[in-house]
Parts: sequence; structure tokens; C-alpha cells
Amino acid sequence: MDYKKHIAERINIYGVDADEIYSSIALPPNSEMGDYALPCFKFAKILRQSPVSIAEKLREAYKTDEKISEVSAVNGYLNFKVNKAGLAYDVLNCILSTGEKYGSSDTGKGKTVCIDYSSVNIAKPFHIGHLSTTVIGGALYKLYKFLGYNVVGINHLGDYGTQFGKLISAYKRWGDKDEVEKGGIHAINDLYVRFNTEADEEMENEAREYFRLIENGDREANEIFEWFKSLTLKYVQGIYCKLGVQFDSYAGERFYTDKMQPVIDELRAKNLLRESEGAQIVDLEKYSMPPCLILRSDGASLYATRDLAAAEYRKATYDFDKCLYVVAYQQNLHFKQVFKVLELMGKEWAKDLVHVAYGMVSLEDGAMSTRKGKVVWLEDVINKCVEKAYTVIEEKNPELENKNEIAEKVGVGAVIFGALYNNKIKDIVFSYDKVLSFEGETSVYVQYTCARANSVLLKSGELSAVPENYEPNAQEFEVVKQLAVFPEILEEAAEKFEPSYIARYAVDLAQKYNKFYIECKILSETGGKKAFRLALTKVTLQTLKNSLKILGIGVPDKM
RNA sequence: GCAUCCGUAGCUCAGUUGGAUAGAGCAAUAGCCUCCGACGCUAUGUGCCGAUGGUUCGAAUCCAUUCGGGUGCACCA
Repeated sequence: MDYKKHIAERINIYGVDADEIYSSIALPPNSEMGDYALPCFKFAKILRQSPVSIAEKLREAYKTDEKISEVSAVNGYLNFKVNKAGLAYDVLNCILSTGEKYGSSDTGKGKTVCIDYSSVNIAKPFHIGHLSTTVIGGALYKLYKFLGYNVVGINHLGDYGTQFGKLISAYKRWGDKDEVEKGGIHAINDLYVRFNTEADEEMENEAREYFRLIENGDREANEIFEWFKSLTLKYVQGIYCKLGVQFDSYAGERFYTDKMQPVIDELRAKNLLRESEGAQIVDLEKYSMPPCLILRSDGASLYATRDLAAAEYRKATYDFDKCLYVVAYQQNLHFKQVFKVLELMGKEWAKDLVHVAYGMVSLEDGAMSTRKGKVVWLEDVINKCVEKAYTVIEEKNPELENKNEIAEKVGVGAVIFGALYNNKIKDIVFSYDKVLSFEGETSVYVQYTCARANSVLLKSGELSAVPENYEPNAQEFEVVKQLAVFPEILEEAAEKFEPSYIARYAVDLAQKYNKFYIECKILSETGGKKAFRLALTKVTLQTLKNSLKILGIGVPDKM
């Protein structure tokens, strides 16, 4: 179904190879001009002819065939019109036969991708700032699987640092076992907030001491810590379940405690380590970066040290072809440094490490702060969205069965989609108005389109075979073309680590289908026309479902 | 100060391996349910694509400078 390739193979330009012709083929601004176009301007110098005459000569030489029905030369562009009936027939049958696998491929066969995402902090509830990494990572996870990769989802737990000393100190001062059991993670967080507001020098010292106790294997400190950890994991599991994300490993920072020394030894052996102001660093001045700190002046390890150990461990354990870090752009420099240090250590695989950076989330009145307790919890956002969905269903479709289940799919979908619809690098100012808006370019719009398509299919009875030689009209053909590019869109999304491509694709397809739906009758038609339109409806529904599924969004049959 | 990202319609954003008249949604106005789901569709308008210069047959897209904003920059993670 690669029409560009088909065209490129049939054009000969002296001194230009087929690959270059292939990559030069573009899409005309509107479909009346054609379905594909080859701009001939860049060939003018090589051939020493005007683009207009080149296009004209190529047009004369091109023999139309079963795929390309018309070729025209316009102002230096060579425009191609495809055989609409043929394309429509191929696309519909392809989707009908592949079904929920439509768009999948084996490009990733034999390759492994590690994705480090979500990476929750122990004892901290999920707030909207954690949403992006979780759903972007989750979507990439499902996308790579769909493309045939072996994928390893890693939740690099934030379970290391003096903050855990603070927590234990706070718990021992004010905590109560039953209250924490009952209040769960929010009760722990309250203790943390209280510690930060009341802490003086003495308490800070106590916290450092407790952290040291955890490190040295003190039984009581570790018991409390493990208890907090299990409460946290139980809690996040509920959220992950709703968001449809999963992990294959929960190896967090503490996991690397005993894996850092070999890295430090290697750095020293390779003469990369240097003392500076009492600390051990890798100097990166040559690369116009500040130094990468490996050991503090008191000998303790740092964030970067653990990330170096983690990268080594992942390479040794999973032998990845790519390792992605879905982490906010605040850490651009950190990852640049870590990757550079690994490169300097001679790890040829350092080039396979990718920081998938995304924008930050703030509130309308400024940045969030867990320590100050100024946050929007993700559960609240999800709950409000689900409630809103329920209210809308109650209003528009009160007879519906399973209203709770459907409201859940719609509400959760809106939360996920809102976080995935824009380019990931964009900052987000969180507002309830925005996430609760269900109109326009939203998952609800796509889900509604699915419900509409599904309703048509329910009323249609058995589908007959797609008619051959059916000449689609303009609206039908727009849908067909959009359906056909789905596999390409997925490849691009994977290549650019950009789930938003898929979200936008789904909205585009839904828009094109809705335009078709309004313009064209389906059920009251007969014969080939009806068969074609029903098939078009069925494969559109399938493709919309496939797109949303990758994003972790479910599609209700009715809503 | 150095590094890095962003700047497109009133708002939120697409569009950037250079290509033909710069597109959506929201908001506004006017329409469309005796007809397959109106959470939908149609029509109407707004743009020195932050600015300047350069490269090119051609620049929102590439380069340089500049302005505005975000983020990061030594013992937190």
C-alpha cells in the first residue's frame, strides 16, 4: 500500500536515485490537485532545465497504471491522483482482515526497548505533575509493543534520600499506626508537610540520622520504611490500573546501592574521576557543561552515581537497543551529563540512551509544592472527571445501562487524553475547566464518534463483502486516506517518542468520519453503496479503537 | 553570566528531514434533529508565523543576531 514507493519506482531522473525521489514526494495542499506530488524545482540544476519543463516531461513519460490513474504537471509540480476505488478496496479489506492488529508491525522484532517512566516517590501521593510521565511512558510502552518490540517498563522508584529520614522522624514524633493504616499515603504526606513547616536545625539533624540508620540496616527504621513503601505501592497500583499502565520492574534507587562501587572504580581506573572542592567529579568543561558530581565530600553517592549504575545494570540485564527516560525537562542537564560520562567511559551504547523530556505542569497561581501542601491530587482530578461524565450521561442518555462503567471510561479517558494531546514538550497550566471540557478536540469526541459508528453497525445486521470498483465520493475518500496512514503515524510517533501524534490522528479521523456521516446516508442505501459505507464505518471504528487503546483509553459501545 | 527549550488567530494549540492559498478546537454570530446518536454538522471573521538580516527558485520551517518567557547550572532527587 506504499503509493509513494510505487511512484518513486516508476520515475527516472538522470542523476537522482530512487530514494531521493521517494523522500521528495509530498502531499498537495488540497486533494483536488492530487493525492501525491513531486516538486521538480530541485532537479532543475542537475538537469539544467526549468522545473516546468521537467514536470511536463516526467508527466509524458509516466504510464498510468492500476494504482495511479492520473498525472498532471502544474507549475513545476508533478501531481498524481490515485485510483480511488482500488485504494479504498485495499484499505478496507486490509483493516477488516487485520482487525485489532491494524497498524501493528514487526519493525521492532528482536529489539528491546527499556522505558523508565512514572518513577513514583515512596510516601508521596500522586499529583497532576506525575501524570505526564506516567501516561506518556505508558503510551510509548504500548506503542512499542504494538510495533513488535520487546519492551521493559521500569518504575525507577524514588526510595532514596534524606527525605525518608524526615518521614521517619515525623512519624516517630507525631505519627500513629492506626491513623496511617487508615489514612494511607495521604496521612504519611501530612506528616511530611508538617515536618517541613516545623523543622528546625535539631530536627533536620535527627532526619539525617534516621536516613543513616536506614542505610546501615537498622531494623526499626527499615521496618517503617518498608511499611511506607508497601502502602505507596498498593496505592499507586490503583491509579496505574485506572490509567492502564504497567511495569516489568520496580527496581528503584535503593536497588543500586551495592552497584555503584564498581562504577566508581571504573571511573577511577579510566582516569575520569577528579577531586574538586572535596568532592569527586567528572570534569565536563570540554563539553561546555558543569562537572558531573559522583561523590560528595563526605563520600556519599549522588543521583548521577545511581543513574550511572542503573544504566550499566539495564544494559547488562536487558541488552537494550534503546533505553528511554521519560522525565521532565528540568533534568535536561542531568541526563546530558550522565550520558556524556558513560560515553567517556567508552560505553558504545551510550548513544542509545534517550531522555524523553516533557513540559512541566503548574497551577494557575504558580508552581506546585508538595512540601507546602500546595498540590492537585490526581485522584481528585480523575474523580471529578468521572463525576462530570456521569452527569452528562444522566442528562443526555439516562436510559443507558452500566452508567458507572461508562462514566469511568469517559472520565479517565479525558484525563489521559488531555495530558497526551499536545506535543510533550509544552508546559501545561492545569485548570479544571480544561480537563472537564468534553467538546471539540477531546477523547470524548472520539469516543462519541465510536458510539455513533457502533450504533449504525448494530442496526445494520450482517455485513456483506466490500464491493470492488466502488468509486468513493469526496467524504468517503477523505476517510479512506486517513485510515491508510495509520501505520505510518504509529512509526513516526515511535520514532519521535510522541504519543500526541496518535491522539491527533484519532481526532482527525473522527472529524473526517463525522463529515462523511452527516453528508452520506448509510442504512437507507442499498447494494454496493450500503456495503461500502458499512464497511467504512466498521473499519473506522476499529482504527479509532486501536489508536485509543495505545493511549490507554477505552471505548464504550454506547455512551 | 553560561547552557538549553519555547514564541503561529482573542484563548489553547497543530503545522518544522524547506515546497503550491498558514490550519484545528474553544470563544462569538447565524443556521441544521418528521431523516442512521445534536457529546454532532455547516457557514461567517481575525494572522508583519516575536523582530532583523542571511542562505535558497522557494522560509513559519534552515543559519546568525536580537527581544520576550520557561528551565537548569556543586555536594537534593
